[in-house]
Amino acid sequence: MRVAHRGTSREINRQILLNLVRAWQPVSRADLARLMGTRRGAISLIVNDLIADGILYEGAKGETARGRKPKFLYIDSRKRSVIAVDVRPTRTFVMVTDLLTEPVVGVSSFPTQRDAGRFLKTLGARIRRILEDHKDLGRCEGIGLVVPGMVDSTGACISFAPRLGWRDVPLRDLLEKESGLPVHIENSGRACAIAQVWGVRREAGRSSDFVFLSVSDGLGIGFVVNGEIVRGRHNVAGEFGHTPLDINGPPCACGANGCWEAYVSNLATLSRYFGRDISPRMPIPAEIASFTVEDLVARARGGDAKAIAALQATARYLGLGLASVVNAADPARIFISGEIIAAWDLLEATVRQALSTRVLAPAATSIEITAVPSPDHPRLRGAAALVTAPIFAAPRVG
Amino acid sequence: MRVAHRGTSREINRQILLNLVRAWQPVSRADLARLMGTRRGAISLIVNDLIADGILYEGAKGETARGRKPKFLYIDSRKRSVIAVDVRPTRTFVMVTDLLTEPVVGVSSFPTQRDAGRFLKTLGARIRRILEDHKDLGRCEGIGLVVPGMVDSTGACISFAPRLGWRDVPLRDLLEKESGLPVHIENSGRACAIAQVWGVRREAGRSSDFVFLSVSDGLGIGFVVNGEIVRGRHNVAGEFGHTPLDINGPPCACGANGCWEAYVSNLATLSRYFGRDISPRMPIPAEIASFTVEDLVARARGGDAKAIAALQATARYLGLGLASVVNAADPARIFISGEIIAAWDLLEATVRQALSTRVLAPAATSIEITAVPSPDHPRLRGAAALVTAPIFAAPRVG
DNA sequence: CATATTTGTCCTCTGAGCAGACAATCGGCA
DNA sequence: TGCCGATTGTCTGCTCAGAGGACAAATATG
Repeated sequence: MRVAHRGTSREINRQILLNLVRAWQPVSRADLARLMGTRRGAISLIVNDLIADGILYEGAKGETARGRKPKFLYIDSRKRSVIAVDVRPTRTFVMVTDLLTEPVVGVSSFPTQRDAGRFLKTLGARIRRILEDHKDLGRCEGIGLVVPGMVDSTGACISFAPRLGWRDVPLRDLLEKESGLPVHIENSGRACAIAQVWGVRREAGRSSDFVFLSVSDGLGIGFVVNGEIVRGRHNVAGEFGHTPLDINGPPCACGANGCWEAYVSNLATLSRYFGRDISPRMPIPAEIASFTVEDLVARARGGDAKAIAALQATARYLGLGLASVVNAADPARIFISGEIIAAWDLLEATVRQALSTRVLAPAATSIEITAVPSPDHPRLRGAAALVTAPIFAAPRVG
Repeated sequence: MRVAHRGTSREINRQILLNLVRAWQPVSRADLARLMGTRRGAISLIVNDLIADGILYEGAKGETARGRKPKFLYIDSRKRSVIAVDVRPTRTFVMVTDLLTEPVVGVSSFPTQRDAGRFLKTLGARIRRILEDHKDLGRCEGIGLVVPGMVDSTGACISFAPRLGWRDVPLRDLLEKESGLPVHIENSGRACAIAQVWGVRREAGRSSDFVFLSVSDGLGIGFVVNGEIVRGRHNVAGEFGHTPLDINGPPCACGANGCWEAYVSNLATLSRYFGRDISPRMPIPAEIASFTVEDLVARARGGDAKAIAALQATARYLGLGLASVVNAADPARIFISGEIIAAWDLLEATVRQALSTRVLAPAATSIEITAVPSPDHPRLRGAAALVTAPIFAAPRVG
């Protein structure tokens, strides 16, 4: 319950305007007035405020068929950058983006240390070096960091990341002290979904109900309803990965049996290829540890029948599990990413076939599934969005 | 995207105020000013508007320790009623409530006809008779009707209700023509959740993330995130009932195998008691059709070991399936209703035990589970809420 | 009866959208 | 080159609604 006060209308319109500029830039005041169905005068007041705050800037004049030329407006992403960090079980990736989560310094990486203290030192040093090497990037607005695990409601603490072996690590405050920058931490799947909420180009089309599925060492899922990310009471909503396909099925890293994740994780796919039954609770055999899903996809494309069969089996389970997601959330769209999605052209038919066997509403079987290729770095863009989203979502104070 | 105009603040505050009156009545203008953190003057303007519109009325003076006595405000539910209809596979129930979904004319029922046309005639006649017999109820605001099945996005058409055998029945327009009243149709589980969102009691309210589970012939589930009911793209969200416990499990009415519903529906529980494997896709044997879950609960309370075992087995599966709901949605609370919930005291420990084996976040294992007893008529109150909720519903804010 | 306290109303001020006027540009055309 | 129409951005009143505060009414207490 938020009571409207005198400035509420302005806050609402300011935020709408900001998002319109992001979606439509370059755009003029008159364009915004038409888009918002309000007067140019009102728009000008808000725009000039935002320019004074350094959030928008006036660029070059635009072109029109007739009449005075408009002054185009842009999000002022000059001299403002964001550091995105993607912590994976084996390696940690770092990228720098602008306020629109567009990369400005490419991806670098280093091995993820299991010891959180040492990891922190390494990451801090890495970030400092990037900031020193690229003084031209301007002010860094903060660090967005995503992990494959659960983050507490305050965003301060990684409560449990099984594949990293971290439990109750207060990473936010530690990293803020180490780097001197504001830090935002989030589950990786959810961050990907946040990036989609805030990253919509106008052609992507305003989908306010969707699911982002990241298939990797585990399943990361972000889940958006009515344009808002679903967090739940304890900030752990979206763990569809531990919905069972068979409660008596193979063991899962989470401790239960037969979770969807246990059927479709990279480890499950690889162990299927090697014909071995590998529990995620045991150490991984060397022959598998040195072999990746990328390698598997390459072999499948090379005609390796066993590789194709392993991928197809995973595809079927992907579809069967997705059916639960579709039945439960009825999203307008599913985004799917992960190493295995490099072979999406080989997988889609099987996924859809399996999906259709368990989806209730006939209309939902034709759901739009968008494969997000790994070179787009969805997790890193999600990490960056953690920093940029609050800038667009909340009015700046002072 | 809804741009704020001049009257937006007033709209927002009007809706907030209305809901506060409903939750806290009797309540004075000064109370409302304190609750909303705004001035009494602003409150008075809105309140006097609402009184002029006949939505609120001033009742008797209240009591205070010192000072001038306040004039208490109430929702004006005098002379305004709502007809609630609950369509079940075997019988249809009808009740009349006031604007607060409090019953004013008790429940009556008639056998549900499979033929939608004949059903409509019977229901129409029944409603007309109630309105004639109770002219003192005042103006009827509309009819709320709930069905065990899927309703299309417009709310006009029952797209599929397997247990009724209805497909694409445009019931809303037909019933509006038959009765001359506005009609709102919704899935029964979702309607129960809507009734909880708009639930009158202030102590029950304020939970904005919860799940309502109705265990009966099938599983009806309503699913609320950020205080809003989840509808999904095709208005079929919330079908957790068809999340599998085992994709190779027993057949379900939906066509798939091993759905949660196939383990915990009334039919599943009864067939467990009778030691027979009954497919929901086949006709039900007479010995089971004439025996109800209420009877089973009675026998369990009488010490029938087989009855107890059947209930416990269902309880275990209830918990295992609930784990998927908790993992996916991380609700603050679960409401659970249905015939079997009459034995909740016998079931709860088993449900929680099973739940804890599959729930990821330790904090979520202690989730609040509230059993809603059948005499509260949750589905009928849900049906009534379909009519009353739009009157109180707040506009979405930015 | 005087006082303190609480309620509800009224008046003024301010923020913000609404309406329309108007200067500043610009292309097109004679 | 100069006029005309079109479009953009700004400016000046107007109205709506919350903010702040004064004030009368109402009531318990002493």
